[in-house]
Amino acid sequence: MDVSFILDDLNDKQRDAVAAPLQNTLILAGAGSGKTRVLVHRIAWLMHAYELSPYSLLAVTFTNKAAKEMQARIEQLVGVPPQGMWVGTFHGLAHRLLRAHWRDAGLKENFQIMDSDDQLRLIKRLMKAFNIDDTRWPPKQVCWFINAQKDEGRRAAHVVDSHDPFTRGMKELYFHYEEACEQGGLLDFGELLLRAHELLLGNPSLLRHYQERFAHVLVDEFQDTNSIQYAWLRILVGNQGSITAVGDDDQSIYGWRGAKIENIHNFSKHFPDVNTIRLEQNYRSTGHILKAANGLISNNDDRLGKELWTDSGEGEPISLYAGFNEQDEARFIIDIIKKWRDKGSNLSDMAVLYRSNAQSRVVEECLVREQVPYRIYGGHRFYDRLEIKNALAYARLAIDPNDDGAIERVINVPPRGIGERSIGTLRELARDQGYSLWKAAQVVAQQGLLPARATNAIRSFLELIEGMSSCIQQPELGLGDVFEQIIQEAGLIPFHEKEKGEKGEARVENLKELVSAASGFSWSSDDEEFSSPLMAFLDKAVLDAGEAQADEYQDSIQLMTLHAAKGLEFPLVFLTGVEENLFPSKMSFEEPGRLEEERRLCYVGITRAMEKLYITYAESRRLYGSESFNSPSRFISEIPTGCIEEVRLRSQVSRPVSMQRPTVNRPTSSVLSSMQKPVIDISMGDRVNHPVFGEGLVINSEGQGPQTRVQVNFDDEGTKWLVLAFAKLEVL
DNA sequence: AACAAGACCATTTTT
DNA sequence: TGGTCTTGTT
Repeated sequence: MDVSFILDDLNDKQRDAVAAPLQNTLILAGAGSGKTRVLVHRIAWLMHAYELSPYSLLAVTFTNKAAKEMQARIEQLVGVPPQGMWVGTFHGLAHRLLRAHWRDAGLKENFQIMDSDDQLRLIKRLMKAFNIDDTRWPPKQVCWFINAQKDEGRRAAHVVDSHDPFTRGMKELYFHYEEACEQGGLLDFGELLLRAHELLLGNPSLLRHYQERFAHVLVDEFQDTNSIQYAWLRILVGNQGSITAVGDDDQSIYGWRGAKIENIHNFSKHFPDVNTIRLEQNYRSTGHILKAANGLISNNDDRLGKELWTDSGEGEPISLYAGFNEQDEARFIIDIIKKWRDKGSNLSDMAVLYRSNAQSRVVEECLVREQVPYRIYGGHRFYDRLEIKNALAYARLAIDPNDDGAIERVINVPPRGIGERSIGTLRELARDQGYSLWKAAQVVAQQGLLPARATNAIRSFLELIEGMSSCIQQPELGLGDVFEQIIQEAGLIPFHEKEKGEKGEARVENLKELVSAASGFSWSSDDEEFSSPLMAFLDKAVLDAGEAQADEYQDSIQLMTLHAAKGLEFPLVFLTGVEENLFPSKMSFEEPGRLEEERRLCYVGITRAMEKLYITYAESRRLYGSESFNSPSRFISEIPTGCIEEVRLRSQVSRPVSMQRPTVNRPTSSVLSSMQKPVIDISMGDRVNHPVFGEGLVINSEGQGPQTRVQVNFDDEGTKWLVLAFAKLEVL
């Protein structure tokens, strides 16, 4: 068979990777080196060269987006959809296993998946029921604790006993939580992975079946795997199978949520006969940008080692801009954006990246003022919206009214006269008798345990849900009709319509959107694991967030966090707020290893840029209400001098005369040179002590060498300019 | 049940 | 600073 189409148009290294023998393979794919392409071509290669059936392949990614893209590209390359191949996210595939083998996994047939919101609600509910002090054990932390344990593959029973009461409380809560999930047939995200792993571990024949089936497993973004995902891969690959892991240790930025960079570092130790291939040729960025990225990341230890290169020229150097404050920073960015736009670039080719979401606002405000359209990435996801979750909760109740979480959510939404007191009675009865809330409501309605008005309200709620139940059983109704009915009967539309402001309108729109999403939902018949289309749809709603937002096709600037930017590329990129305490975030200073992760994050940011990169920071920044003075990030000084140059405002950027900013405030010294070879040991934001004026904060500086003057805001004496050479300042 | 005032809190995010 | 959640008032 002619397989040349699979290997043509690849560079040597890519070809090595694609056509690597059928054995354990680690592909270290640098940013912009054609990673996805290699993965897709490798799949095609395995099928053609080794005559592996798609049935014996499994490809796993982290996001639905990546999974969909891979699926589409395989199809595009091979010409037909790869029948029988498993392509999906870790969670999606684990879910699939559990649906197929729910009995072996010790689950109820109609188990439900909870998203993080449901999970937190459940924990709160539990803590109320057990009367646990939520100031000592904040629910969010409990949630975080449980998830972290699951990421490590630990059940409550595995948590080491501790003498410290806090941890003991956590462990106890974890036990309660496990029990509640068991009872309610509820699985959180971590549970999907943990349970799927246990399923295989505990069923040798099942395990053998899947090990024999999957001759080869492929993993994308391997550097982001956590312990349980890694364990799942290892057990699935077993001794006869093999694995291709694609990843980049320099882009491991999810350690804070359990990802283990060790997984990629120790890959060759844990899997036998590993063939390691490095993809270092970059097709995305200019030479200067790559040089900066390489230089920066070389400050990290313990790397597998990689150096990106390009043969497409140096390009423009990176520009560094020191904003006077965050407003000035934003204005500068927008000036450049407008210039690019006026030269004919698309706004969608430009991205503003920041470390934390809070930073976006200033930029947004400025963009609004200047009437430049923008789009924020990673906002609220469709299925996370309140109105959508409510509608889905009704649907869940229609399937199984004993779903306490769903009842709690919608029993009084829209308000129907079942207030806090009535719900309290239901909870009490349910707890004492071991009933579900639904059962408790039935009992209350029958025996009239509450005042007439409340009892009637409960009765009509029961009828409402029963009506929905029979509605979903009508086979002639499509999924869209079902949701139409549910929303109708629950009265959600008029409820949101009377909400004031635009909000209500948007919610009504979203509900309509839900109906159309439901009617467009295709339930492919090879998903036999699911007992009904509605159940499949509900699972999809939890596992697949839905497109970030069905956006208007308007050409717009892209705003996003650095994390959200991973995997994307833009001709023009702004890396903003590159200041100590912000980026690297001050939260990262305590724990070892976190700073290196911040550096990798910076590396990710730099390598997003194709043609031109601007790095900006502000000398003073108003964040969370108070003003802070941060020095330029250490990462700036870690970029090799040759590939970065400072923007001198006056000569390059025109600025409205009206803008009140005394030029004197702008440091005339080059920030770069002073950073790389500090003339003075004082920087903005330092606390200093003066023999006469006392303590103060350095808020500005001017001049260079012996002429350096600094402006200090003294605690008692106000602000003063001082010549560094004469003032006897002591840095505190 | 609706609304107002006050407390609290705030890296990063997918599933 | 501002957004969310809780508490208190009518």
